[in-house]
Amino acid sequence: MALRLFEEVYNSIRRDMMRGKLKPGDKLPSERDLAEQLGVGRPVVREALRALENSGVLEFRKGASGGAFIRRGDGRAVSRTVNDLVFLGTLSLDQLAETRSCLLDQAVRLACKRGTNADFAALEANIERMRVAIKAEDVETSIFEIMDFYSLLGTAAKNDVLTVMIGSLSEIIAQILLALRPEHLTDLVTMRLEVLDEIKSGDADAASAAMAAHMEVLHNYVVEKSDNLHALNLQPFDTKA
Amino acid sequence: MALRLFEEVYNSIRRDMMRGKLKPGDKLPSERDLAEQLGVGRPVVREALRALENSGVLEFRKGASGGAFIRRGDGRAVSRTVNDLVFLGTLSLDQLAETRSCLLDQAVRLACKRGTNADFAALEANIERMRVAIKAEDVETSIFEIMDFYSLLGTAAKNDVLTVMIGSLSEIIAQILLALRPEHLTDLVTMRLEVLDEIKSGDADAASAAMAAHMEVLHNYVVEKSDNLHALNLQPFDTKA
DNA sequence: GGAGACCTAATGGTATTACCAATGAATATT
DNA sequence: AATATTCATTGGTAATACCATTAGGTCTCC
Repeated sequence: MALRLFEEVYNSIRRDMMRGKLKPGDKLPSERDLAEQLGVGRPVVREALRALENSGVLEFRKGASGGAFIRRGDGRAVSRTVNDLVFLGTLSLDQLAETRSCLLDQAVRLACKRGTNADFAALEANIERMRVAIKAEDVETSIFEIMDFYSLLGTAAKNDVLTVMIGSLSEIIAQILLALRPEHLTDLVTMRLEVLDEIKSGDADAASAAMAAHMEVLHNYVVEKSDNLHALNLQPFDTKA
Repeated sequence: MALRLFEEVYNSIRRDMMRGKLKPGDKLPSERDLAEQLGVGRPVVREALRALENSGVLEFRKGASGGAFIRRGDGRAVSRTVNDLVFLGTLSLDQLAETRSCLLDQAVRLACKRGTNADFAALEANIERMRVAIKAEDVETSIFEIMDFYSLLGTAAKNDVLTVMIGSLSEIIAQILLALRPEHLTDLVTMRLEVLDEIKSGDADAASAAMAAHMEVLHNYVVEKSDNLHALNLQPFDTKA
């Protein structure tokens, strides 16, 4: 199995990254220089860089002293991939819901143990913003805040891996909600306040139970409404910062 | 924020996928046709297709009646991304270990509930292959079988999302083990047999406890040995089938 | 002397063109 | 009818040119 040229370039850069030769913030040589150094054409280099950008490890800036820079990376590439797997029918929504519940359960439990007052305040502020947005019938903002809650929960749990995973699974829920444009989201506010209260009190089991109840309501709604997944007016989410 | 041309193409194809217009097995028009239809140059189309391939949703075949085909996709793109995030220093190994333990705990519990005799037999056969490989001091095969165990566990748990997530986190452990070339892996056999026994007996709590013990030993070993992550002789894993 | 406008060179973004390599199918040959 | 051959189509790679954007130096004018 002969690798294509651009894959060699791709692997080469990736190897340097894994060895620590390339760190976040570093700048790669220009496409022209790279092409010359490696003895390949510029299109090959571009395809390799494109693949790396798609993985979220590269960022491009135009103009003089622009170029390709190594990023720290975030969970978006993971989200996008999981998203595709769902819409290609490889992963099912209820399995996703089940896994998401499991991760959120863990997040809630860890938040009980590790959450600081600042974390709790952030969660509370988020719920308040959500309440306002829902009342104003601003669906976009509502859903954004709904999803942000999970990130903040991950932050309170002091585990970024957990946060990324939860985010990648929640993104699909968000997209579906965005397409469904649901109207009666006010229940969420009370349910989440309840979860937060239990977390604050430090009772992991109670918080877990509250979260589970929350998840069941939400997932029932989403899963029920989306047998017709492909019929929804879905948009690929942008890759903007 | 003006999107680059290739991003438009990328989003367009992705949107068709999400709407169900493009399903696994479908073939895209040739690069030349696409370029003409969309009124862009062929390099632009190629960069878009490359990004899609990198995400694991496209597959290319050369020659007459070749072209770009929609794939079902699998967890490898997720694994690769998580891998990058770890080596870029965005995600830490112990947080990864913690999350992995959580997911495996859930897998074990679900396997107790849903696992069939066939699943158990497959797990048992896997452990046996692992035992043989370890005895033969075949590190590559040993580690492959060690990782395959997690996949089989996911299968027994009847949750593909869980399987993908576990796989993406385990891949890093596998790479590190591969670089460390550990010698005394025989403990794994007994620990895993114990886990399997508990699963078979259907005692979720006992199985969970056994798995937790297993994880602690393994993660202690891995985390301890890899402060010097970048010093290890790591290789990017191939994208081969 | 300082602050502004301006020019310049370097970079990624895009298009065009050309050719190669692989592949499958139609065609010719036996 | 089976086999070898040719050929058209496709992705893979290269080379080249030009555009748009941008940082940084330079020059001008105050």
